[in-house]
Amino acid sequence: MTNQPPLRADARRNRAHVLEVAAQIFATEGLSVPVHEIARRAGVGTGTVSRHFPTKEDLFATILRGRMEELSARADAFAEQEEPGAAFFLFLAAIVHAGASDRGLAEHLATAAEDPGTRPDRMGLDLLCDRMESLLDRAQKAGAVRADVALADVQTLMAACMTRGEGRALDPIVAVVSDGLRA
Amino acid sequence: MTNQPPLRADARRNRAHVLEVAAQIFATEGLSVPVHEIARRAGVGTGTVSRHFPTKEDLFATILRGRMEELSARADAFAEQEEPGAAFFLFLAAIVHAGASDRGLAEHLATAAEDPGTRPDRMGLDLLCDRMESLLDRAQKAGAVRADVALADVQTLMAACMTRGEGRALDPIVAVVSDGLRA
Amino acid sequence: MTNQPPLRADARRNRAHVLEVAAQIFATEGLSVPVHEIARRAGVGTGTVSRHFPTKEDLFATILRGRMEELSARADAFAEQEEPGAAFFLFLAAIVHAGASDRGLAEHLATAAEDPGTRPDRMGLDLLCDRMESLLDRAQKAGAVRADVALADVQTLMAACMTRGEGRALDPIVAVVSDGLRA
Amino acid sequence: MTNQPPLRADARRNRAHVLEVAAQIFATEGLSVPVHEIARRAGVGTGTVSRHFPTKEDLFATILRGRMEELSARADAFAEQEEPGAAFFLFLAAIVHAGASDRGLAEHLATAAEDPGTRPDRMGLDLLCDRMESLLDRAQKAGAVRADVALADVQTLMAACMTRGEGRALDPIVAVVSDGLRA
DNA sequence: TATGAATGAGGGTTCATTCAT
DNA sequence: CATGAATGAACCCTCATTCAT
Repeated sequence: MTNQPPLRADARRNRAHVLEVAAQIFATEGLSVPVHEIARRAGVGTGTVSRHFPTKEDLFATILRGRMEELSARADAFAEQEEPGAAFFLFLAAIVHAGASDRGLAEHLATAAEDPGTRPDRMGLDLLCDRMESLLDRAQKAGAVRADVALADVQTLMAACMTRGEGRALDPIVAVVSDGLRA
Repeated sequence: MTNQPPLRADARRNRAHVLEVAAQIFATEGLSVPVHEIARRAGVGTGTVSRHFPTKEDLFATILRGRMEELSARADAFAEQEEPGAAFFLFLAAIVHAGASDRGLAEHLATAAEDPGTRPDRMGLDLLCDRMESLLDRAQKAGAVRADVALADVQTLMAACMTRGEGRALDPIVAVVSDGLRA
Repeated sequence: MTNQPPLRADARRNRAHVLEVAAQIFATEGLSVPVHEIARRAGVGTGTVSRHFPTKEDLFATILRGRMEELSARADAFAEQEEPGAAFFLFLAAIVHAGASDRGLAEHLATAAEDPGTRPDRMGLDLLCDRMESLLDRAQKAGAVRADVALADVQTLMAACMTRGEGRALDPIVAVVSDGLRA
Repeated sequence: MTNQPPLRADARRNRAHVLEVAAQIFATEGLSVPVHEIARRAGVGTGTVSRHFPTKEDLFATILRGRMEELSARADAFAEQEEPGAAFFLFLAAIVHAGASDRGLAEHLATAAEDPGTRPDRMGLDLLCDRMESLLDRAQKAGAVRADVALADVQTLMAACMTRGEGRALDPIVAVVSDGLRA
């Protein structure tokens, strides 16, 4: 357990800024953007990016994990405040919207399925799947979701829906998938 | 209009073989496979690949367009032989399966939405959309598909469903989406 | 056993030229010379160097192994044509001179001792040691070399003597070490 | 002549500690260890290292000069307490052992011969050579060392013997060289 | 004075494309 | 036409050094 001392204020600001810029760029242009370019747009040297995120993958993983945590938090909120069916479908909608607005996220998901379990937590995806599993389970038990779909099916749908739509309204898509899943 | 003279027999054979091998490789390993590797596995020199397909993208576009033509042909067949609703849903299922078994196709679709209209026919995607449009139209008129989904929505769903599932059974997914679309 | 087809004539020429230039540069300036610089002085692109020698280490290993083979051949010649004692001492002198005129060689030897056995043949060094072993053995049996030195001692001396002298006459050094080794 | 004011007590302590740690690391791992790593293990910031030793080379030169001074002191002790021959050979043995136990020292010597006279005192090597010269002179006059070796030859041997042996017993090597040098 | 974050040139390597053979 | 060697820009990463805190 290497317990780092807390970052200096300016370093923390810098790190946050790089993260913000990188998230933005990955979301709009995908994962193939050079680290150089991220550094340039963030107004820092390439070394600064590397210092905070030793590897390009580290950078992306940090961003992705953040996204996943946000979504997980929303899942938890839905689970608490809504009845089983609503919680499930609200979460589904949230995921679809998140994926549709983040190209890097979609690109990663497209490849993440490949080597399942390679990375410890598949860059935070496991977090999401856990939530999805319990939401699905409860929704099915409550009779809100058809019983013949498995977690894996929902996950695939989830991944599929994250695929970048052309920026168009997602509500019809969500509606269709939701209706299809309803018992 | 540079109207090429027809290729020599051996050149045509070569071209076809490269296409075949490249399609196979792109399908299983994605678009990032080096051109070198394709040439090597096809048993030709890299120059031969470049001669027939000046750009890596040209190579992929040719393959993708082929896929699209196959699918379009199936759409036409469905349109002829089936009633409107069945034609639409069979086509949808065909597309989902096609996408799930071709990683390169999925990878490309994930990015194709980006610059709509850049390439004349979005690498053959327009072909598919045309078919989809008429199938959807007829299915809606026949009352088989809900009236509130637009072509664009179906296209997005189509693209989404092409996203590679982890090799798992696709039928539940097709079922869900189909049910969701049903009137 | 990937049995490469023989290189094309021009490629072989190029490869040989790169090797020649690299050997020269490594000999005079050591191993830290950038691959870029080697390519530049050889009048080729960096990719050409990488094609023939995928790794910088490959390049060096090829050169070093060549050196070792030359020296081994000389050892064999001495073993055949000279009596045991003379063979041993002539070989020793040959090695000292070789090392003193090749900085890269010396630099490598300085680090090779570190991880013995890491690389299959320690870049050709084993070849030399084999020869040395039999020459030493025969010379000791013939009473030409003192019996209390082990192969390892001679190897260390060998490595030591390869250390670049400042370009000065090596004969006195050879004389001293030779006399010291004599029975 | 910028005559620095004496360092503050804590600064002096810091400097000494860095030197100690760096010497240890250079000795066991060679010169390529990052300055970062030295700072880390010394428990100071990288800036502190740079403040005391503006350049990595400065750091090494300081250490090396220290080593040289230690060895020179031993040379002086031998010169005082022993007869000419013994003094010379004891000094030689001391040098061989020093070199064999300090990888950085050996690495440097391998390259130091390159640009003779570049640095004012070749990082303290001149100090050693002075001692060696007088020891050699006296030993030769006393008939303990053969007359046909020049200072330069002994220096080269000295440098050569500093080359890292693989941690094996050095006595045979010392014996060989000593015997070779004896009149 | 000490810190460690920031810098950015430079390293080795890959690969789409070109072109002499 | 086919070949595959050559190209060199671009990639990610390291690390000695600088400088704001």
